[in-house]
Formats: sequence, C-alpha cells, structure tokens
Amino acid sequence: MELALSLGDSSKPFSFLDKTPKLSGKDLGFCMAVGGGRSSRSPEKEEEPTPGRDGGERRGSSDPPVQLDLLPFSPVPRRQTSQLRFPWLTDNIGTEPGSGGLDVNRLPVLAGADDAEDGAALSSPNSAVSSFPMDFGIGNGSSRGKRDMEAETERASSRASDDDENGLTRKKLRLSKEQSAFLEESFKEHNTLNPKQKLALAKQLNLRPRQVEVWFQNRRARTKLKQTEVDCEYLKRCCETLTEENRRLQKELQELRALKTSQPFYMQLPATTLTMCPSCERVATTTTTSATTKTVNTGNHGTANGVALPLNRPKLHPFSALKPAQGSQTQAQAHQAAS
DNA sequence: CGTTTATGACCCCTTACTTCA
DNA sequence: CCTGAAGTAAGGGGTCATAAA
Repeated sequence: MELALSLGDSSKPFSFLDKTPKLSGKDLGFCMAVGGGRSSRSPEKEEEPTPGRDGGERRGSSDPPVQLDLLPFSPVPRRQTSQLRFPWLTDNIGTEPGSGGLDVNRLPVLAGADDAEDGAALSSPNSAVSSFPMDFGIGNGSSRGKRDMEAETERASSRASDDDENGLTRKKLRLSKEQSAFLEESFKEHNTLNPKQKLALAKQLNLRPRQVEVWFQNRRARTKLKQTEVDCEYLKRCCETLTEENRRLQKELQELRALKTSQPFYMQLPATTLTMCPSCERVATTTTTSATTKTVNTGNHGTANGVALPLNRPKLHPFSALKPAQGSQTQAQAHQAAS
C-alpha cells in the first residue's frame, strides 16, 4: 500500500491544487509518502557486509521524491562540523594530524574496541570513559568547548559514581554536544548505518555500538515524528481547501437552481449540448442530434428539474459557453469528438 | 525443495532520566 | 528550591528478511 502526496517539483496528483492557487507548491513544498512496511528506510547503503534485512535491494522504492529537511535543529552548524571526518569515508581514520578532523589517536581507545559489537565489554554506559566528550578540534579548540567538555566529564563521572552506589539505577548518559553534533552530521549522510559504519562511529565517538544504534533509531523516530506533524498540517490545509471548494460549489449550485426556477424557459438547453457515447459513455461537448445520443443530465433527465432538455436558449444564458446546436452529427462523429 | 529455526536489524512504545523555564 | 514540560537515551517486544539446518 502506498499513498503519495506530492507538491513542488514532482508531478501533480491532485488537480485541485491547480485550481486553488492559494495552496501552491510554494506554500507547501514537500512530498509525502506513506508506504507499507519499511519503505521509509534509506535506499542508499554504502556497503552491506552482512546482507541482512536492511539490504538496499529490499528497501522500498517509495521514498518521497522530496523530503522535508528535518534537520533544522541540528545543534551544530555545518561550518563547524564540516571538518569532521566520517569513518566510512576514509580508511585512514585519525591519520591526518592537523587536519582538523577527529584524531582518534588522541582518544583513549580501548582494547577490543575494534571487534566488539557488544560494547558492554568496553565500558559501562555511564562510565566517564564511555561518555567522555573527546576533543574534536572544533572551533579552534576553544577554551569554552574544553570547559564544557570538562564539566560534562565531571557530570558523567559523578553520575557514574552515583550509579555505582545504586546498581538498580537506570543507566543513562547524556551525549556530549560534540558527540551529538557528529552523530547528527553522520545522520545527514546516512539515516541508517551498516554494521561497519556503526562500529566506526562508535569507535570514533568512543561510544558503544549499541549507543550509536539507539541514537540513530531515536533520531529516525524524531524525523518521522516531525514529518508526521508536517503531513498532518498539510492534510489539514488540504481539507480546509476542499471544504472551501465544496462550499463554493454548493453555493454555485444553489444559484444555478435559483436561476433555473426563476427563468425556467431560458434554462432549457438544447438537447444536443452535451452528449454521451452509449458505448464508451464518454461525454462529448459537440453537438449531435437528439436521436443518436443521450444527454448527460443524470438525475432529472426530461423532468421539470432537468437542465439539458431545451431546444433554444438566449445568448445571455449562463451556459453560453456551451456550443449551440450546429446541425446533425453521427454517433461515430460524437464518439470521435469525445475521444 | 519446502519447512523450521536462529539471527540480525529495525520499528514502535514505553520508561527513566536530564534540562530548563 | 520545587515543579511540570520537553527532550532524549535506553529497554523491551514485535516484525520481517535472510541464512543455515
């Protein structure tokens, strides 16, 4: 099951949008796709060492043509994080001294961090080591950042000691701003991670792979939530537009009915104004003889309430846009015109 | 070859904790 | 200092796809 709403650059599935200029693509420049299953997953995956269920070929093809940029709340501007190096983008992680990127050599790399999917072996979740905000070399290594990180380390340490006292306390740490920013940047690159990327990120950020995984899960959930909110807003506006359109059409219909009752003679349109091919039931706007066609008047054909039975009409008739009878026409001609 | 089982990845819901006004 | 709301890390259950038995 797929439901897609598109605006902006994509095709226009909703014709009413064309008729309602106030609801233009400029106003609502996004597309929405609601697909069954896991179609929302990112289609691109750099590499998949273990072809699992998240393999690219299994991903749905229903990614919205245009997605909202749901990253406005990125805690760190690109200018700052652009210096960071994503582990999967380079093989020589941390081998570029002075490059401004993450220098893993400076991190307290733990033994076994390479092959440890179960990062629990590395450190406890709240240990000062695992949550230690490392020096990313961001912003010229400002002293403020350093102070923040030191304070954060202090907090993490105190929390860890508190947790040590009470083993029942739920383990929870707060990622440092730098860690969050780096994760955010990597999320912009890939909103899903393959195991290799996850491990590399975990190693680089000195987090457990599980933490990276959870962060990405939660981040995707936040993105989805934001998207849902926007979708709801859009649908709400669509509903309002349709309601308004419906109201307008109802009013127009009332006016036409009033006009018809007040001027019954003039409302009698030629029977040949609208025709329908009996075989394909297409409506033809060209004129035909009444003997070979049937009118489009659906409800009250031939009755007093009907709209399309008459033989003549004045030039000032509201329906003057419709072509008057111009002689006879065969059914085949009518069909051709309708086609 | 079809079925069962194990595994991994993900989503969803929820909880517990932190931060802030 | 207290409190409620908001944000978020993490736990747990369920689903699905895949590989192996």
